Parts: sequence; C-alpha cells; structure tokens
Amino acid sequence: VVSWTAIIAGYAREGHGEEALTLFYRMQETGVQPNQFTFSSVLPACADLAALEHGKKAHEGIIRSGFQYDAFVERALVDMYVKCGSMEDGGNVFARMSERSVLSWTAMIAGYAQNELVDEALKLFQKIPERDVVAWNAMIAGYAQNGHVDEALKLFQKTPELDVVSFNAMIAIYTQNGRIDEAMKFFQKMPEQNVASWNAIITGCAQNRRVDEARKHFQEMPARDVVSWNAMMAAYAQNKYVNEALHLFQKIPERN
RNA sequence: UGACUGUCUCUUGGGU
Repeated sequence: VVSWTAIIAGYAREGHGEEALTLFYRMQETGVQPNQFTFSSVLPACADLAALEHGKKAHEGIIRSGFQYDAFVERALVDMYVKCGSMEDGGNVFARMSERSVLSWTAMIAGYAQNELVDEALKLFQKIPERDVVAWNAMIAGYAQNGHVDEALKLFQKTPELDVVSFNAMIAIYTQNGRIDEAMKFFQKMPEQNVASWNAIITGCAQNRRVDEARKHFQEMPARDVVSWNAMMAAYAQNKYVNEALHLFQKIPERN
C-alpha cells in the first residue's frame, strides 16, 4: 500500500490526475486496500479533474474503511467537494470535521461565493474564529464575483490587514463594473503593485474599450508574465485589432 | 519508503 500510495501521490502532485485515479482503482483490483494516506493522495486528483463521481466513490470507501475522522482525509474531502462545486457535500463534511483550520473555512467561503451562494459565504465568514488576511480577501472577492461592489468596498475598508491581493481584488471589481477610474485609484494608492495588479488594469482597460491605455500600461509594466501577454492579446483581439494581436503573439518570449 | 488544504489578474469551452 505504501508503494501504490507513493506513486498515486506523485501523479496527483504533478497534475496527472487521470493516472492517479487509474492506479487508485487498479490497486484495489489487485486486492490492496487504500489507507488514509492513499485517500488523502487521490482526493486532490479528483478535485483537479472536478471528478465528483470518483470523489464520491472515494468518500464511500473512506467511510467503509473507517478513515472518515482522519484530519488529513477530512480536509482533502472538503477541498475535493468545493473544487467539484458540490457545496452541500462539502458543507456536510465541514460541519462534522473535528478540527476546522482557517484554510478550510476560507475554502468553504470561496466555494460558496463561486457558486453564487454569497449569503452562505457571509454566514461562514462571520463565524470564523480567527480571520486572517486571506479569509478577508476571499470574502471581498466573493462579493465581487456576485456583483456586490459596495459590500466589497465596505469589507475592504474594514479589513485590518490589507495585502496586494486585497487591492488587486478591488481593481478587478471596479474594472468589471466599468469603473476604471476608481480602479486606477486603488492601483495608485496600493503600497506596491505586483504583476497581477498590472494585468488587472490591462484587462480592465480592454474591457472598457481603452486599448491605447491597455497598451501603454503593458509597455510600462516592469515585468510581464504569460497572463500579461494573454491579456494584451485579448485586449487587441476583443477590440478588433486582430493584426496587432497576432503581431504580439509572435513577440512573446519563448519561456512564456 | 508514502498523504491533503485557502484568497486576486489572462486564455478556451459549457451552463444560467
């Protein structure tokens, strides 16, 4: 079981979920019973593939074999259900967990928000015993994803410790609602911008038909990653500058 | 000898 688990874990970690699942089933066909290590290795593979049915089967196996109270397994189950978008199942496991870390709380909040259950997200957020900056950011982004701009801003203003992600989230919210100038204010007053901040601005300009400004920021930014290049190409393409998009594509450095 | 985990920015498709 150790050997099987080591290989399954390896595949899962490298993003080869299909292989991880295949091996998971094959080990059982050969009569080897998975243990808690195996389950906490294979569940992330189900999560990556958003393979809810496989995840549920694994959950049944976990209950049959009595590993449902293992803390590693519980966290992996919550993570799997959230990433598969099955918030009801995730919530059930979460509610029965022996120990809920702030990571699991945050995963649940983000999951609810991404599934348009912003009220549920808020309920959990209000119940977190210890909120860190990531949890605050998740709730801010949760409002954003559901179009609640004002609530997001209120929460941002109440956040005790802001970081670059908090600001980036606000930039995205405002640009997505056509309020570029307000987004720029956040961009300018944040202590330091990272590449995602610049990318958000570029995308924001593009979505509001300000291609020239997008290009200006693209040229100004200190460092570009693959998202930057994609964002700028999309900026051109979506505004009917197909030739410019193609031209840019040809200029992307190989490492991207 | 083996295990899991959270928040922001781009791209494609699907759904509403």
